[in-house]
Amino acid sequence: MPSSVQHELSRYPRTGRFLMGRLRSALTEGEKQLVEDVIEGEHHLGGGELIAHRGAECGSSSILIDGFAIRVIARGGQDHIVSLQVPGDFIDLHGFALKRLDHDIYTLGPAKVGLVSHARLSEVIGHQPHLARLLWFSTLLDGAIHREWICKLEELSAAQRVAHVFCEICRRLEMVGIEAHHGFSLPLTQAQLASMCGTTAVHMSRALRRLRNETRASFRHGRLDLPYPAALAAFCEYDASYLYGPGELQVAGDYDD
Amino acid sequence: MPSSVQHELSRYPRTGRFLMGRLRSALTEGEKQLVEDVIEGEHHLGGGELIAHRGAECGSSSILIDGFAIRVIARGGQDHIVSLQVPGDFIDLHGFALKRLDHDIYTLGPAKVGLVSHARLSEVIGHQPHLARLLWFSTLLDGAIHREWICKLEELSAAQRVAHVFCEICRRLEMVGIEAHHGFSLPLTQAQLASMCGTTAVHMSRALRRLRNETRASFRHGRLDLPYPAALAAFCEYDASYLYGPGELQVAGDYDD
DNA sequence: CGTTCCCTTGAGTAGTTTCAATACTTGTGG
DNA sequence: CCACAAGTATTGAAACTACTCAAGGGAACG
Repeated sequence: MPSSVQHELSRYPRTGRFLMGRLRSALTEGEKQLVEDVIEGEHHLGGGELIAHRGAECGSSSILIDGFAIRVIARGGQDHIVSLQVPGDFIDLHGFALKRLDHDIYTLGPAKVGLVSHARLSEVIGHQPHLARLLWFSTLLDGAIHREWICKLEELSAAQRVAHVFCEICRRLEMVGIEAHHGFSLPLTQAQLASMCGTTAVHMSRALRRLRNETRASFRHGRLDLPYPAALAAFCEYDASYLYGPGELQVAGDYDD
Repeated sequence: MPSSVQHELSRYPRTGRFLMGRLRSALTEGEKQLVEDVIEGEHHLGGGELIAHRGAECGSSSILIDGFAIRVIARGGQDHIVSLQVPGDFIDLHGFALKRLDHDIYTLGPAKVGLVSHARLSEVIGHQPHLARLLWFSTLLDGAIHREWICKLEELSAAQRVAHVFCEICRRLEMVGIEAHHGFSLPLTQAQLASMCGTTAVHMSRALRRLRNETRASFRHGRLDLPYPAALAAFCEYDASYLYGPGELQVAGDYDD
């Protein structure tokens, strides 16, 4: 882990990864401290536990400190995974403006989350328009990722879709300072991967075999091995610009006021 | 058109439909006036004109006053439609927090848009936390719609997907006070519908035929006729709660402070 | 050591794509 | 007002991708 990441995490153990690799640099130390202090409690959760429930009125939001989470929409008896969150993500900040969520959120494997009450958040934001705008920004990131998923579902084959999922998670982990370039642990079943890719578990098994043969990427027992990340990216024509990382689409300058 | 809608539009000709059917009731008359006044100019556009361009630094956003718009992501030579906007939508308010867009936005048929500079918006929002939160809310609505589209692409057949698109547009039009219950004009080609549904133009033609046979919904020459809206909704098991209209998920009370 | 969940494989079927040919619509200019 | 061109929609047939059902193998947990 780079020392700059280590430094950030030791100073802000709960929120050090928030917006890391995105616009964290636009936050002042004071603002970072405010975000850190707004977290009221820390929860250690097991795998498959419910973090937020569709329809329930939510008075607080959670930030994912460690582990993964998924958003799930139940439709016609079946559960559909519509997105995945990585550490540093403010999982259900939506709830702050939406009041009720249109989906459920579950942990994926053991996870640590921090809690923020909306009352407290409201208070802080009222005096901090710059911070408010960055929180807003962070919720729009999810929208950008959703759009890419729509695109992916509209265009790619099943094998390319999983490849895309793997590329995205890899990139997002690296953005928040987690080494993932040549593989990482990902506590998902093939059935869940299938759900994310709009296909069946049986077909997912075949898609993964194809991926192993053609790109050497192998997903086994909740772990992805990625000896040739570039091959995987080429396989699904992955372009990460929608993640608003450093480069093309990001305009940090405008937030530095 | 109900007289309440007429009244709102005569008072706020450019922004009268903003959040209508959603949380417009949570806006005070003063806030509505602020929103109306923040619009600096009005543009009349033809069909297929570019409203906002991917990657360009945007200093202003647009609200759709009349007509339709689509969000398009170019990927691998092909254009993919990832969402559709109806009157009253603040089309690219995203740009305010994101600074650059990850997609292009085009008009669909003739449209009227209002322009807001970000500098002006920033100024107003700084003093209006309640209004800021409702603007934030309006951008999260797009996210909720994106999630439903992901779900739709993951689960439904081609015919059900178009049905879903039709149901959604119908519902959204009615929410903002446009009569659409038994049909409406929708200047789309079958190829564009196919792009929204992740299928081909040829297959879309067959899907539409099936829809005509099974639900009496007929889409011809840019117009949808809907003698039995309930049949269409049943066909794709449509549940509009993700639109955060009055009911289940909406909590207006919390914004009435 | 066995139950359970997860993954893999095969064979048949359904849904979707592709290619190619034909018609319908709309707009333009003669 | 008609002819023409361009774009749009429909149809058929063959190929392909993905789904379903069903059975067997493997890993993990008690």
